[in-house]
Amino acid sequence: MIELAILGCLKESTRHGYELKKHLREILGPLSRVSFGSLYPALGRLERSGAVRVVEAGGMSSPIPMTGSLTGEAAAFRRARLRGPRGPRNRKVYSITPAGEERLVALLADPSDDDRSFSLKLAFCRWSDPDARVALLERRRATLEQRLAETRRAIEARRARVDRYLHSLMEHDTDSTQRDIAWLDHLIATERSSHRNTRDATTGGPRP
Amino acid sequence: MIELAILGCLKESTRHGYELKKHLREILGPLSRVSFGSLYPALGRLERSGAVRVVEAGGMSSPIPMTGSLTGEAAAFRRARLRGPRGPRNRKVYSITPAGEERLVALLADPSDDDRSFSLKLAFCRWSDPDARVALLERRRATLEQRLAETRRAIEARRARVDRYLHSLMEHDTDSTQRDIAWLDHLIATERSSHRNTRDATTGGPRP
DNA sequence: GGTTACATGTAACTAGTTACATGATTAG
DNA sequence: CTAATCATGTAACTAGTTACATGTAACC
Repeated sequence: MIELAILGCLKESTRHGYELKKHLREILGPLSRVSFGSLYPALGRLERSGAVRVVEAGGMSSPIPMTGSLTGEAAAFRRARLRGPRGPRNRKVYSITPAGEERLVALLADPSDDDRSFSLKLAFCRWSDPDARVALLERRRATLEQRLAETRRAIEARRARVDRYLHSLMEHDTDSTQRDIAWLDHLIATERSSHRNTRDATTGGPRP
Repeated sequence: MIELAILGCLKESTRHGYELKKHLREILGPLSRVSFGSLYPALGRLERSGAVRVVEAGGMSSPIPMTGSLTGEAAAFRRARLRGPRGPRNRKVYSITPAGEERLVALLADPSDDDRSFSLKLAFCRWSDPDARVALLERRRATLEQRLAETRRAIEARRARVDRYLHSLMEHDTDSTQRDIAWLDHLIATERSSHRNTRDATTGGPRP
């Protein structure tokens, strides 16, 4: 899932690792929590698989191939402007590749649907098409509906020896899940109404 | 965290591995999801560390040391009664030990507080004392309050380029977290009012 | 000139998962 | 007799984490 976060973030703009972590934390708040120990290896993997590439590295390589027309001084000035107020120390700036964009769309479409992956997918789902978005929301809805049924079954199964805390937990979980579903329904309706072309082929939703 | 689930479950009654998994699924519903691949190794670890012990094993060892007075036939009959309608094939029935009960209380008291651990702890918190329960709830409350602040900060930080989906996700997260906090407040109040002896030494809660 | 923040990376560990291997017992 | 369920266990893999190691640049 960290690869989804990285690719979704690089799709907006080129960034280096450290910056990526800061930005992810800033935009995703508590639903990200990326550590360097997983970030850098992930960037390495993505680079080796061709999903991202380094466009600027620590003080040496040039982002755009130099045509040889710049003197040493001009090059230094240009580098100084490019790198902003802080300058590149030994950092590697990454950019997403076309292969990476494909991978991003594939990750957004994959059916795994725990709380964390769903949140991440929703956070970056603007990079996939409306149909894929509706599919994502519907899939999540189905997962929650199943969860709801299971929790209710668990509540029913033990009417007798009701533990105070466990019971309250499950009732609260039921409420939360119902609210989540209502929220998803709203998102789905909004999504559907904002693209009146592709009919609801996936699920055959409610007819008005 | 699987050890907490196992110990909490064995505290109620002796059980064998397979039964443990079924029971956990039944009572915890979607908030458990224990697989055999983690259950059996965990039972092994707990046994080696003396937190649980085998009280009855597959067809051979006797739960209570035989005094030698039983004939082969009588022993078989007794075994048949002990094992109920299905009989022990090659199964190992586990029981929690005093050391295991201490470990259970320690696990309930440990400060890690992600969604999953909190749910599990609440599910089994009846095995610890009222003070520990209030401490658990207060700790969770603090975690959620922090999450709330962080999410709000993230929403504020990006007023400008608001992504539809990410924004909705965060607003919904804010609502959910607020409701979770209100629920915790209710639990805390109930817990406090049900034991009027030990005053709120931990946090110095609101004075009436 | 020392502290803080920037920047990248590796190693060991954590807490699980799925898939595999094995076999007993029971219901139809 | 054969399929389903009960029952235990291992091996390989997953997706991260924390702690360590290293070094640069900015700030005061």
